[in-house]
Amino acid sequence: MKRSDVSLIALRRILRATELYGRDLARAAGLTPVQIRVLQIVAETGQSTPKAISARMGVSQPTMTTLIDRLVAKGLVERRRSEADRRQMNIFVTEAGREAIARAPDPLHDRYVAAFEALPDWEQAMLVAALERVAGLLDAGHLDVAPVLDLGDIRKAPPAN
Amino acid sequence: MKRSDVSLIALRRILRATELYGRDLARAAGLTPVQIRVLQIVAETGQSTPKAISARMGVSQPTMTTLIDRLVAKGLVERRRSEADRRQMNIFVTEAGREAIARAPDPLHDRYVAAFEALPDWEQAMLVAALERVAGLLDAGHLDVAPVLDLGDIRKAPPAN
DNA sequence: CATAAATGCTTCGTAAAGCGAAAAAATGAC
DNA sequence: GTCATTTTTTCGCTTTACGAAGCATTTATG
Repeated sequence: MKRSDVSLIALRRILRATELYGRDLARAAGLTPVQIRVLQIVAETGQSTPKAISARMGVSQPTMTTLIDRLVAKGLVERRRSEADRRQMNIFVTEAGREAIARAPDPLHDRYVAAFEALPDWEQAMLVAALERVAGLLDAGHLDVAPVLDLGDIRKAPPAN
Repeated sequence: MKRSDVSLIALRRILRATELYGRDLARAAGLTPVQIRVLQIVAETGQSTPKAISARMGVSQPTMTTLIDRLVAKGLVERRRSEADRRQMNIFVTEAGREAIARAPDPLHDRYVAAFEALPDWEQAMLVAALERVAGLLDAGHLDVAPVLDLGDIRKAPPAN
């Protein structure tokens, strides 16, 4: 078997493990995986806009509206019209939202970090190098599909987010 | 920043790239990402059962029934009652199903494999070892996948930088 | 043999997630 | 002032997902 195939199988195991585990965790927290992700993205900077979040998650704006609707209904985020540009909505995490995030830890975080930090130093270094390499390979492939950040954009304006 | 955090960020880049790219590809092929996955699982061995597929995908049986319904409606798979145990349904890929798979390449496969195989030999070995290691860390809590780690290979890999 | 229990799948009802088309509201350019 | 653009929402639809209940079949138990 080719080594590229072996690496693909390992990659799929990673994808599968995170997906299944994420579903379990979300269920335990009373949220869906998607809701947790939206919440985390907003919480990173404390506020965001529907447009920015949808771009970040690779989802359409109408979809983001409904996702935010649900989080608002649960009292985890709130909408406030932007003062600067009144077309925009600013999304803020509420106190309840912060608590929800704290209760619903990152799907990857707990299990993985504990195991990772138990590894010997040289192995940690190897894993970091390898993961960044693979992420680079995959990101590069994705750029072909959506070459958003080309020179034109760089010339025009500093990237948001 | 801790190395576990750096590795988590890389992992998230990997997850994000595969998710976004998978959605694009599925759309281009006229199938949804989930439908492609079901089809691929069935095609691996040419046949399977709803129970087995649902277990493999981490999804309930009712969900699998509706997924198979859609694939049957599209003529990509067919149901046949098992002779050995008439409670079971066997799912077979049709010729049209095989063609659909051929037209809708694996979200990861094409670009990644090309990039991977262009890497020098030692780096391929390092990536395989690292990915299997990470997959092992993540699946550790999950029952089904055999966490067979070839420690020999890992120790042979040169420590990154 | 008979019947109770377990297994495998489907149906039903409900909810979440996703999209495109188009409406609404504000901005910016002319 | 008017028109094009941007940002978000509304509407209608499909897909994905689950639990509960139901049906047919097989296996276990008396």
